[in-house]
Parts: sequence; C-alpha cells; structure tokens
Amino acid sequence: MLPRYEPRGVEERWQETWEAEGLYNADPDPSRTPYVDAHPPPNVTGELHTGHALQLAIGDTVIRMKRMQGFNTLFQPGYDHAGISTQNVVENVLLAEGTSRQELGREAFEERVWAWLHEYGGKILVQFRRMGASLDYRRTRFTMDDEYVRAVMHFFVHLYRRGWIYRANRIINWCPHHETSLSDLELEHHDVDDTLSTIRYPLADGDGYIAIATVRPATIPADVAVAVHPDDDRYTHLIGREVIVPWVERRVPVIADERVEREFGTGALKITPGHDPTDFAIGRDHGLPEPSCIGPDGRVTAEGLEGLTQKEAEERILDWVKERGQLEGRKHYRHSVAVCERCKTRIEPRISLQWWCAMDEIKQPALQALRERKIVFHPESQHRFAIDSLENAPDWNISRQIWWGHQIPVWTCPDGHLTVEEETPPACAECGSTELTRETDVLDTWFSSALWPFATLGWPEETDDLAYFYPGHLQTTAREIIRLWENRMIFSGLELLGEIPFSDIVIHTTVLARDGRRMSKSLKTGIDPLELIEQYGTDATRYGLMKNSLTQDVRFSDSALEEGSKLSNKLWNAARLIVTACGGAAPAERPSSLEERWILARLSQVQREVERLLGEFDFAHTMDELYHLTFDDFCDWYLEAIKVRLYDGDAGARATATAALERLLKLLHPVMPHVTEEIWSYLPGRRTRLIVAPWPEAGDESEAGALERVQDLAQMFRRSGIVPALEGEERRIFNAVVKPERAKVTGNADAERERLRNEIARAEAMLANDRYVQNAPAEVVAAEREKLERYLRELDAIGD
RNA sequence: GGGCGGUUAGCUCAGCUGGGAGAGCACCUGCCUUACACGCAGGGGGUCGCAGGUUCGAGCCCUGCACCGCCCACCA
Repeated sequence: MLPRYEPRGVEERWQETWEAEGLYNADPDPSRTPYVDAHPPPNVTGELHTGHALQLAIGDTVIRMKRMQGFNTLFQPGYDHAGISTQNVVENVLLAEGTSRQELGREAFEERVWAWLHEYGGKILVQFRRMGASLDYRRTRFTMDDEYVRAVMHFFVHLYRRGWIYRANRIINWCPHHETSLSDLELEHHDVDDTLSTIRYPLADGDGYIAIATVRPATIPADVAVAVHPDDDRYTHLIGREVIVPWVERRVPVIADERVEREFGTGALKITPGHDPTDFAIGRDHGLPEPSCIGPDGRVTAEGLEGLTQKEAEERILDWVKERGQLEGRKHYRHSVAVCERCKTRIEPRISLQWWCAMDEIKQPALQALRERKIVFHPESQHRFAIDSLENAPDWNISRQIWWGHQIPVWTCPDGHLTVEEETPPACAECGSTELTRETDVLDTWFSSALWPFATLGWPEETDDLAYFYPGHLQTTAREIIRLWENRMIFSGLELLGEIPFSDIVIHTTVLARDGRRMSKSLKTGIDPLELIEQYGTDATRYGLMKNSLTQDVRFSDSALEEGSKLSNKLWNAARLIVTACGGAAPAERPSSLEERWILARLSQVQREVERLLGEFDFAHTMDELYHLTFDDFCDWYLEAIKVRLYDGDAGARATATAALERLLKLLHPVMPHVTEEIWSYLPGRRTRLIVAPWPEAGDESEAGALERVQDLAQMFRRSGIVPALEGEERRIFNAVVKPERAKVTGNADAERERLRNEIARAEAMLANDRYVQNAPAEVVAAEREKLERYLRELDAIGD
C-alpha cells in the first residue's frame, strides 16, 4: 500500500468489477423488500454535467446505503429521445453537410437520426459509470425502444378513450426555426432592447384619430380592431366607431375590454388575434376574425409584403405611416421576450390546430395525493409550489410538428373520420375506408417521460418487474423540472396504475459556476465533472458535490472537493496503519480499554446520525459528520491512543481496531464507494464485497462522551504547559496522545489562568442576575452552574 | 408584476425548537513524532446586510428598508 492514495485506476477497476460481478443487478425477489430510484433519463445526445453528477451522487449514496441495509435496490438507468433537442443536433450535422431534413424527407431523416445515435448517442451512460453509479445497466431503457413506444401509444389511446385528448385551433407558441409548436414550459424569457412605436389610426369618418403603441408594426396587416379600457374617459366616446388600419386600409371597430392597461402606451391597443395571445383571447370574446400575416417560417405573408422578414416589413409599414403623418413617435423600450429554449429563436405566437390533453380530471387524484403528503418533497418548501403549479396547470399541448419522436397514433380517412389505435388500423373505424393517412405530428417529449417509472418496468404488460418494483421510492431532480415532469409522472402513475410512482422527491440545488453565474455552455461557465474526477477522483467529487448545497443555490468551490480528496487519503493511511500493524488479525469488537469503548460508541452515535440525516436527505451534514468522525475521532484520538499497543502486538487492540475500521468503512461506503472497497479488499477474512456487506447494527453509545475530559485537559495542557491531575486510563490515554515528555507548549500557564478567571467571572455574573435565574429555563441555569464548577475544577487542576 | 431563497471570518458555507459565534480552505507559529506534510498541535481574524421592536437573553422571532439569486408571469 502506497503512502498516498491514488484513485486513478482503482476506481475504474472497481466499477468494472462490481458491474461484472452483477452486484448492481436487481431482480424481483419476494423474500426481500424493494427500494427503487428510477433515475431521470438524460438526453440521448447529452454529456455529463454538474447537475447530472450531483444527481447521481445523491441517488447512488441512498441506493448504496439501502442495498447494504438489505433492501433489494433497483437504480434504473436509461436515456430520453429528447425530441426537439436531438432533431436540432442532427439538423446541424445535415447543415454542415450542405443538406437539410426537408431535402432528405421524413423517413430518411429518421434513419439519419438513428444512425447518428448509434454512433454518438447514449455515451452519457458511460460517463454515469465513471461517477460510480450503481445503476442496473442491463436494464437500460430508451424512450424510443419498441416496447417503450408501445407504452406511449397505449397511454395516448387510453387518454383518448377517456375523452381527455382533443384537437383545437388555438394560439400557441411557434418556433419559426423548428417550425413546431412549443409548450409554455419549453420557452425561455430574455430581456431585449426594442422600439415602441406610436401610430395613429385615423377614424373612418374622417374625424381625428386614435393612437396605439406597438413593438410589432409588422403585424399591423392582421389587425382586426383597436381596444380601449371601458372606463377610460379619453376614449369612451370612440367605442363602437371605426378606424382605418394602416397599410391594408381596412375599417375595423373600436372595442372596449378590461384587459387593456390604461397606463401603458397611449391606453389603446391594436388587436391582432392571429399573432398575440392576449389579442387572441380578446378577439375570441368579441367574436372577431383571426387573420394571419406571418407564415410558419416567420416571414410576412401580407399583401404587398410577401416573403419579407418582419424587420423589412416593419420598415416598409413605418415608412408608409410616416409619409402620411401617422407616426407619432418611436422610443427605446426594453422588455422580456419569449424564445425557444433550444435554438433561442424568438417565439411567434400563431394560431394552429394542435392536440391537447385536458387536465381538469386527470390531475385531481395527483392533487389529493400531494395534499395528503403521500409524496414528500425535500426540501419541504417545494411542496407548495408543486401543488400550486398543478392546480393552475392549463390543458397540455401534446403535439409537436417535428419528425423525431412518437408519431401520434391517429389515422384519418378521406371523409375526415378519425381512427385512434395503438397499431396501424386496417380500415377506418367509422366508414371502413382503407385510405388512411396517419397524423404527422409527434408527441411532446414529456408525454413519454411521464411514463418513465413504470414503462421501464414493462407497463402496460403486467410483468413481474412491474408487480414487484412499482411503486418506487426515490426521485431526484432539479427545481425547474417539477412541473414538466414530476407532476406528470404523478398523475400518469395514479391514472394508469392507481398508485403514486414514488414517495420522496429530492429537489437538489443548482450548482453555480465559480463566479456565481449559472453554469452554461454558451457562457463557457460550465464545469466538466469528468475533469473534476480526473483531478480529485470520483469519491472526492461525490463528496465535494454533496458537501455543497442544501437550501440555497451554491457556488461551486474546489475546496469541498479537496476536502473529499483529503478524506479519502486520510482513510487510506489510517487503514494502512491498521493493516500493516495488525496483519491478519480477525476483526472482533472486544474492547478492553476506555478509548476502544469510546470509539465504538462514537461509531454507533455517528451511524445513527448518518441514518437520520440521509433519511432526511440532508447530504451536506452527512459529509460533515463523516469527515469529523474520521479525522478527529478515529485518527487523531483513537488511533493515536492505541498505536503503541498495536505495535506491541496486543491481540485485543488489533482485533478491535480492524473491527472499528470495518464499521468506519461501511459508514463511508455509500459516499466514497471506491476507496472503501479498495481498503476492504486488504482486510483479512473477506467473505463479500463491501458494496453488498451488511450495514452494521448501531450499538451502545453511552460512552460516546467518555474522552471529553481528557480532550479538554489536553488542549489546556498545550496552552498552559501544566500537566493536569489525571489518573488511571485517562492518564494513559493522555500520555499516549499528547506525549507530554515530547510536546512543546506554545502557550503559557498565566494566559490559561487568565482565560479561566474570565470565564468564571462571566458565569458568576450570569448566575448573580436574578432576572436570568428566575426567567430562564431551569436546565439552562443548571448547565451554567455546571460550567462554572467545571471552570473552577480546571483552574484547580492547573493550580491557581 | 407574483412566488421562493439568500445576505455570518479574506473565500465557500454550517449554525437544529432563541441560552457562552462554527467548519473547510487561506493566513501565522511550532513540529520531517516510524499511517498520512493532502499530516499533527496551537493561534490570529467576525459591531452575524441596515434600522427599529419583542425578550432576563436575538445570528435565530416580529416590522420596515437595501442589495443578490432562482422560478414563474400575455402590459402591447
């Protein structure tokens, strides 16, 4: 064993061994209790980032503890086809080749995607292995697997037959680059510098004008009205009259609607139902037409402006308006604008025929389960948010006009009858026509994600896996995914299987870049976990990531990983001492001395604490406990105290030391699996791998404080140089650890006496305060008295 | 514009139901003590964002303010 622990090589070796020996495998076994974490499937085109790494560390730590505790653990791996995202990647490849998906056609394009995926996709699972994640890789699922596709089709047909899926023409978010609809949740909002133009619309009867403010003059050709607030005195006399829309010179009415903000702009709003969500809502309520002047590609279609970009059309229209003296002014205006989260193209609100899933009924059981806390969020504060967002969830736009994904299983005959089946039907269900054409839209990626916890287990087939492993337990995810995914898994699970898919949701925090900004590829602020692993090792990276973050988003800091690195090295060297000194001493807890009873009690105490903390998914404090147990208690006190006895060949000390080390390794294994397994392999009499070794029984902890007095006096000795009056075992331990004959004292006795006298004076003053003694709880006062007595005794021990 | 979280040592963060301000890193001092110098021992350093209030006692509770971050949101 080398003096310095070197994770490189060791970690890969154990990762391969564990997997090869089948120790990650989970199979139904009625004699054991399952524990399941269906790990969030990353995008098939993705690469490991810090969020994944943290998520894996958290999930794997819990899974490893549960596995040692005897649960039949299933840590489910897989990846997601990520519709738009993947299509985007492959389209970029095509672009570089000078072609496009339109040129290839749909079938050839899909083949290209598959080909690309076979070559480059799914590599992220290789990176998952480097995090030491004990996923059952045999069970890797992909949301485009044949079985999974069948599950998605089944889900769609199920919802359709329930009457919850319908088709409707509504205004939706349209990405002109991908030429598809997007749900509200797939947008980002960016602040942009824009120009607000004030334009006069002349009254049709030639008597003055009404001025409106707009940031999008290019949509003027599709205006169908001008709206004002019903109580706006400036305009009430104009309601019901008509104005003339510039450029197209069409007469449209002035209407009244409360949704118009009187304070904004001129207080008059041009109504363009075809290109603005608010206008669309107002237009529907007033029964207005819904013309369009912008095509799916974002270019203008209005007469006289065909094929122009919106920018060009805007200039033409503004010139037109200016020539006629109708341009009242233009001013700088900064506001937030929706963009496609994938390509950052500005969203074009557009009326389009889409498939929807009605939410009213399907969400009710989920809301009830959440309100009854059958699912617990960690931290608790996210619980309210989950309920609120589900309560307010609008109908779900589930169709996308892209090519990569699950094609909607709806067929139409020439008469327009719809046939909805899981597999291609032979003929129209209504008229028997065999001339069927399939719906070209695909489903929203999250539609298939919603099935992850049970489609991975074979649903809709009634498999043994499903019966045994469903419902699961743990779910780890980021905050922004709650509405997109968590809520949808919950209502789908309840609807299809009648049970919640998991019991605990850990919302981990966002790790920010070193400078406090968000990690992002485009800003180049990202931190590559593989580089961290290269530098610190997997164990240290796991430790460092979990040490960070609890309630608030936290900046990435290397010092936490360095700490992890030190911990693994410290553990390694402690083991080296015990292994070399004890040789093949069989581990046995037979404490014959105070420090041995103490360390065993401390191990039990910390174990209970770790069990409690991990039960609450409090990872940062778990790291803290383990670090101090290892450094302060195990190494600096216990090992220092028994070192000499180990060298002297004391059989009891050797057996106990080996046993204590075993317990320490077990406590650390869930967090630092590799270094602990490596050390474990050096210990005598090994029967099983540590990964599947039984979690220890926490024992008696009554002597966990037994060394406190010696520790206090040792510190005092180092400050004052005065050897305290200690006897028996306490004297022996003091001499073994502190070595008075060799220790150089840095402080002095006078300073120590001074410190104690000050403490005594403070305590006496507190106890002399009547209001304190009368009002403070009795135990607080009693504790103060004890402290005073202790100070007096210590002062006595070093001589006044 | 809503909702949530934050503001504690030079840096990154802990401080559980109010009871003598903590950790790791960095810094200073002493030690190459035969497990580990990624070590051991000791130390310096903080009006706990600001202003009020409740209390015998406030980092923690209440009110107001100021910054910072995240999520959400149809003022064109």
